[in-house]
Amino acid sequence: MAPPAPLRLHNSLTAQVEDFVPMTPGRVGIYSCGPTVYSYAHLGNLRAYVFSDVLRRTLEWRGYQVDQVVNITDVGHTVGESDLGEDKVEAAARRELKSVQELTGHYTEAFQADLAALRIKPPTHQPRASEYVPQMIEFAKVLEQRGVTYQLADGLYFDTSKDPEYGVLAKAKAGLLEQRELSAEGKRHPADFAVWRADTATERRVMRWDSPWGPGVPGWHLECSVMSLELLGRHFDIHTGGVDHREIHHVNEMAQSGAFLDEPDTRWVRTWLHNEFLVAGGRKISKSAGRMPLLRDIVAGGRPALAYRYLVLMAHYRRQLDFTEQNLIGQAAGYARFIAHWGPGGADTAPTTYDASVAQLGAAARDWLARIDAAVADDLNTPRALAEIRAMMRSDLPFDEQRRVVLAVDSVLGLGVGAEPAEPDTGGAVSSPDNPRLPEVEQALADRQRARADRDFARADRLRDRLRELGVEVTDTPGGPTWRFVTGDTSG
RNA sequence: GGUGGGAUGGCCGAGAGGCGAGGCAACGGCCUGCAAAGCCGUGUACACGGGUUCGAAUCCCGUUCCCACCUCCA
Repeated sequence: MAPPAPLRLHNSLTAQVEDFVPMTPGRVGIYSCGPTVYSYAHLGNLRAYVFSDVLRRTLEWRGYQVDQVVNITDVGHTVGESDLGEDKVEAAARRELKSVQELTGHYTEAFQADLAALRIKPPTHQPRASEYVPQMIEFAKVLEQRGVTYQLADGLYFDTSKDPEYGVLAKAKAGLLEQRELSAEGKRHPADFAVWRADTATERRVMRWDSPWGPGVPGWHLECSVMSLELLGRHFDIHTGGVDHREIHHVNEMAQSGAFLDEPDTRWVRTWLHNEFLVAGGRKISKSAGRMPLLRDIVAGGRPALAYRYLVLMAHYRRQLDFTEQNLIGQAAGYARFIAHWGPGGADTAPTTYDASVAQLGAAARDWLARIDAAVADDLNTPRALAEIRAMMRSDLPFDEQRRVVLAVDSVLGLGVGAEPAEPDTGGAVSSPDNPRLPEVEQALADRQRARADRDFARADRLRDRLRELGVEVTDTPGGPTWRFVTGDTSG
């Protein structure tokens, strides 16, 4: 039986699409940079996790056992430049008049709810940075022993000049790194970064830990190096994150972990994948610019959260994707039709690997499965996979065979084909059984049916108009009319 | 200023030398009392100017414009 297509992934380290070969046969370790939980994740943030989820599902589809870490950053992330500035979490807590724990707990739960609504599989590990501070301190001690750090009044710094390979990931030249701002007093090299940030005379944090370099907090880059070490081992297969992490955060992680491991001939992580940004009107989504659409906005607009997943999958992960109202409307319509086309049922029993799927399909269906799989295997080309599915839908493959193919492939895409909706379909536009107008609506519906039976269509249409004024949309089907409240104005 | 990535039909987006990806919208038809849904059909799009080639959206040269990163950021 033909195996799945070889998986090829674009490695930022080499800037090339490469065959993926795991370190240990049959197992894959992934570390995906997670959110700093000081506010809600916006749609741009969420794109990164849809992407890493598709990666993980693609690997599982190929029979790998996947260990995936998505960290929760609840400490150490500064507001301004990388070394100085207020802690993001603490600043937000003060603003919202909450304790740090309340704040991070709230946004962590909100994040996890977003993941669930998008059918993103729960990562196998979701470590909180604040729970790994002792290990981070031990890690920093090792760096100090290796002689790659130096201490300043406000903390311990990594000396980037000690790493001959510093910046390979960013393909950055020495001159480029020089241009970074010297933000902390006494830094030897502009690119040097904080491993430990100590409290100073003017700054004293709420969250603080004792350390050999004074009480304070770990540097932001440290957590990913340490938590991946703790949970995935000294080396792992794939590191993912948004493109914005490619030049600084990941470069620094790599420098730290490389120094810690002290294995000059072995790279810490061989494969680095970066997703491009979701943009709004051609510009990056960012809080400061006042463009921060949330998943809950989509749901409140009466669209399923998964319409967003579909929208994301309709573009390749390495391309900027334009998020506009018009785009959302279009993709949501496409998604709704797609899901409706296949109807409910079967999601729970569908095979979740390529091999298991092939085993239960006929020859023609296998060909389609292979074509769809080949698209995904080609650097996770989900838009092409979706196009292949559409091609299959126009083919003469019998519907139930098609359906089996789609149900299987949805193990990778995660669009919820044949599944019960995970969340209410609508926000404002929800039908409410206790609507005070219900008797009136039911009367009008009954009257309209009587008029239709009498072939008094003028009257029937007037009643349909009347129902629309009541916020009810009526649709006639072979099995009789159906109706639903369509406006948010259902309370009177 | 440095580095990287882009510009594809009304909108979103694959493709990367040779059969008009796909979705949404629009239009026509079938169906329907009428609608809706569904089904069938309809588009000669590749920023601009040169060049290479039998053949270019795809390769080369030049031009314009856009975005990201270089500062926290998915």
